[in-house]
Amino acid sequence: MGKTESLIPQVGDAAERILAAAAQLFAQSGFDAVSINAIAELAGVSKANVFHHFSSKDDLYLAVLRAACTQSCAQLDQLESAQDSFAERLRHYASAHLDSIVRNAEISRLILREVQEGNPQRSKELAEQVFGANFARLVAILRAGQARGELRDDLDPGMIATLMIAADIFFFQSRAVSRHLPDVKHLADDHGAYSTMLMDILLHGIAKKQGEKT
Amino acid sequence: MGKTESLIPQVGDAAERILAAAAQLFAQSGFDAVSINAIAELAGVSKANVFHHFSSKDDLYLAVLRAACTQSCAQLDQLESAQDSFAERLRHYASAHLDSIVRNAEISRLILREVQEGNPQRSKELAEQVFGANFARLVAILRAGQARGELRDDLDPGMIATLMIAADIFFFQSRAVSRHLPDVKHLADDHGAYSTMLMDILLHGIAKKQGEKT
DNA sequence: GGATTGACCGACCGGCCGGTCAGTGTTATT
DNA sequence: AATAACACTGACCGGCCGGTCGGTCAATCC
Repeated sequence: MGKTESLIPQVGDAAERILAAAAQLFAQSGFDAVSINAIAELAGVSKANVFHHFSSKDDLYLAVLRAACTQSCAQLDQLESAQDSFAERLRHYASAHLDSIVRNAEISRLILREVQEGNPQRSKELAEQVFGANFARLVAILRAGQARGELRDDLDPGMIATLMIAADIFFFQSRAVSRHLPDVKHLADDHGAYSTMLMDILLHGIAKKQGEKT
Repeated sequence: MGKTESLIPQVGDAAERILAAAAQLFAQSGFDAVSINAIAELAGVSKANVFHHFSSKDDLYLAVLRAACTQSCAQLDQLESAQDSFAERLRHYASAHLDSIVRNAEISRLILREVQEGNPQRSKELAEQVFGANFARLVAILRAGQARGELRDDLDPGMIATLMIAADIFFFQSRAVSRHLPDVKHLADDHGAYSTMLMDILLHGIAKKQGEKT
């Protein structure tokens, strides 16, 4: 019925089909819960053929992860509109970031799974090869805002960036739960509204300012 | 050497030891990666005995999850200091929440794993039985702040609460990665400083206010 | 003191796991 | 036409998986 089986089509190299099938299944269920048999079946090849193209299950998983990373990195490479006002630029970044996560849900889940696993070596690789560049760019935007005097300069840009990313990641990975919390269920699907409110709070704070009318 | 093997001691019922061993291993590696054999070994009982006390691996896992939930729920039940100023009360909540997550790292990882899995039925149970009450209380605190005029009343309290929780969860589950990002590595271990900066940003915003000196 | 009960164990089961291998069909090179 | 290289397969392997079974032992009840 309404299952999410985007059955890997019978086009492309067998290797590509295997990679796509593995990506889908690994993202859905994690490394241990997916068997080579299941991947081979979804890709429409024999199990032995999987081992012909990839030397082991680990190797296949790493290939999937590598592909996901390059795809994820290439994602946020065109968003630069320096002529906007500073606040607008931040808003734009936040919205694009959240949008990218949600649109590439499969890749996002794959990478988040790795982050949560907390394996020290993999964490380092992820930091350096996947998140490093994008995070540094966001921090640079914030530093520019401080230099131009539009942003409080007593705040740690890394902390602000962390908060923005945290809000997006959390939105993505807790939607299934949020949907059942009466106070937030209206936000769980509208990520445009979420991003707007997020930046409103970040920019102006939640405290009522002195001299403001009630 | 410095391994994290808190070898379940030979005290208590066998059932308790099995539960503790299972909790530790499931939190470390997830459901699929842990075998009944490993659990029995760590608990110091035979594999058959595990099935004597729990009808299946799933049943054991659910028991672990149930225990983690009640433990987690009992955690935040004593923090109420209504005589504090509103901002102080919020700060206190945020700090206690983050502290509770970090101190009960094993339980936190267990529950976060379930959240990320996104299983619809389990998500609903988690929302209703684990997060619901605590989240509603935070929202209530925020609503009280709005009623007392100390908080902007054009903001959605659910959104603010989400942001606070998101920041804490993200801190916890991305520490291994953050440690390798030069712009935030100084925050990865000091959750006191993190919580303080978080509430500063939330309360007052990041934008420089008009008329503020440079 | 015999019967019952429940905690507990060693040995075992079918099945699936990741991985191997000998062999087949196709295609390009010579 | 012979050969080499390669994509691909079905049958198979040892090992571990979740789970079962027959039985031991100590405590409890009548």
